[in-house]
Amino acid sequence: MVAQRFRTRFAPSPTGYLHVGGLRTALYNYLFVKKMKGDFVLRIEDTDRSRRVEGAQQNLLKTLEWAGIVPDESPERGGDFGPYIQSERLDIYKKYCDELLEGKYAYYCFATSEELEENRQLQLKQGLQPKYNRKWLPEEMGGSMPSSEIRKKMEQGAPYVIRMKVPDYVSVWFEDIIRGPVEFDSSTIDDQVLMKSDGFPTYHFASVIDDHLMEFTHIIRGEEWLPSMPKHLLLYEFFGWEPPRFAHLPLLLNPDRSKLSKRQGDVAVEDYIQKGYSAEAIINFVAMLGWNEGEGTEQEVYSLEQLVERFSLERVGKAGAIFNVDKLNWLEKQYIKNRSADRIIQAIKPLLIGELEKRPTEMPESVITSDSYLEQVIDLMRERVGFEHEFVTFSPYFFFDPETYEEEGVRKRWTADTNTLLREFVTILASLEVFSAEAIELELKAFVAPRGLKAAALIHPLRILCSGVSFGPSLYHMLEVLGKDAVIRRISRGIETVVCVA
RNA sequence: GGCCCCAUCGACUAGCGGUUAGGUCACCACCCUUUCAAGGUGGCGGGACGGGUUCGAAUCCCGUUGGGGUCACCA
Repeated sequence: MVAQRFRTRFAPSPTGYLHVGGLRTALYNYLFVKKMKGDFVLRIEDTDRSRRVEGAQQNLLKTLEWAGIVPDESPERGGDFGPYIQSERLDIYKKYCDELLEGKYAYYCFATSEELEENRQLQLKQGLQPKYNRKWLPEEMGGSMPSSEIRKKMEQGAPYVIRMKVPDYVSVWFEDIIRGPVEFDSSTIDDQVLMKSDGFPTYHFASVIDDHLMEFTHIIRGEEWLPSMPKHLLLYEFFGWEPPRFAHLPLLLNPDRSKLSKRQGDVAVEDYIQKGYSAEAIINFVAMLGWNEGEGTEQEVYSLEQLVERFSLERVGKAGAIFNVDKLNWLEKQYIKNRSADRIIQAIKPLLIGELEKRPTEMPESVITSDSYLEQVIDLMRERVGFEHEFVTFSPYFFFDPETYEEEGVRKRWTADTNTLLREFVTILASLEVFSAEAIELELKAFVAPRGLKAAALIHPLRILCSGVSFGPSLYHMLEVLGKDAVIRRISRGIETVVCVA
């Protein structure tokens, strides 16, 4: 037997943003199939015309690719199994639907939605399970509707849907890769609509047809699809097709353990991108929600490549996982810590330039936008920021003179002598030929010692005057990076502004 | 409610019959330290419950409870 080529798909409907749960589903599909050197396919499920959102498809693809999950076949890339948009495959569904009709596995149903609703209410009132009452099941299929009646409706051009006829009292069984054997009884299954009255297929029908025709070997999808498995399996049986293997992923949960949804925080990948999370961190994080390497491995940080190498469906857990932002934040920091300065510079320079356009600075722009200056800032701030954009926003004093001084810091660090001391010390700084961290530290200590003061007496005020705030990187290094001119300017100006209140 | 899935620290999880139940995040303390981080050390904290099976169960089986999903001409 020839080894078959593994193929998986991610099949979202273009109704807007990419859900983080969707991203994880896509990722697992991708990891699984890439490890097996197979094909990852993007298919668009746009069989609900009313929910279609303009631009959603492009957005989905863009976000997926941002995350590094690049499909081998997709609507824009094409492939041997196209079209990859369901609305362009209507004739295919029609053909297979006719086949089902022919084989008496499906039937026309002329019930109106009002009728169905009425029926549903009635069943509910009687304490029964709401289920289609099979009013339109033809006589020759074991129902009560005479074919003459059906023909009449047809001739009138009445709108109809096509339903599958679920056989009574059969048990449907399959082996889920993640969950093991799962069994259903057909009596609990409704006669699912296959073709809607607008001529479009339902998800259930279209996905089975496409999954077969596109030759997917593994269907990896969210657990919310588990209850519709019997319908799908029955369809494979009707057609005489061998079903692919299935893996139903545990759900991503809100903090209250309900299915992850809007209203309880951000669910769109785009939201996280906008907040500044990197693709590496998001992918890493989402991969670990439900999967781990096991066998005593304690690794937490994985690259996409490593995930591809190590992933396996067998090690996906069964229980839902809460999307915990704390851990995501920690991961983001890990990535920032290890990211090359070059890459960070590339990312933040445009942000900085944008800031500079909004606000004038007394710093020499050519200096503060230079790679060498930014690299120094990155060196000092890398372990202090949570997002890349914070290299610009978290410590604006690298780019702008402070306009205000943190009140609490001043209150805490100023004494009656502070301004006098600073006035003296600034002249020393001004005389410095080499404005280096080492030199500054040396001078400061030499200045402070004979006066019986601690270095802190000057360190804190200097920081506040030069940065506006009481926290930040090593003072000496910060001053060196800011440069002699800026430091002297800031101190001199600060002394005028900050008056000791003690 | 019917059907289906699930169940180890607050969160993510390791464990696949014998472990002082391990790690990460968060939290707390201490150390380092000019501050803030980062880092280091330690701490807090867990197998829902009840029955079996077994010499021995977090681990296997059954039940209970709890949580979730799903019951559309939406996916």
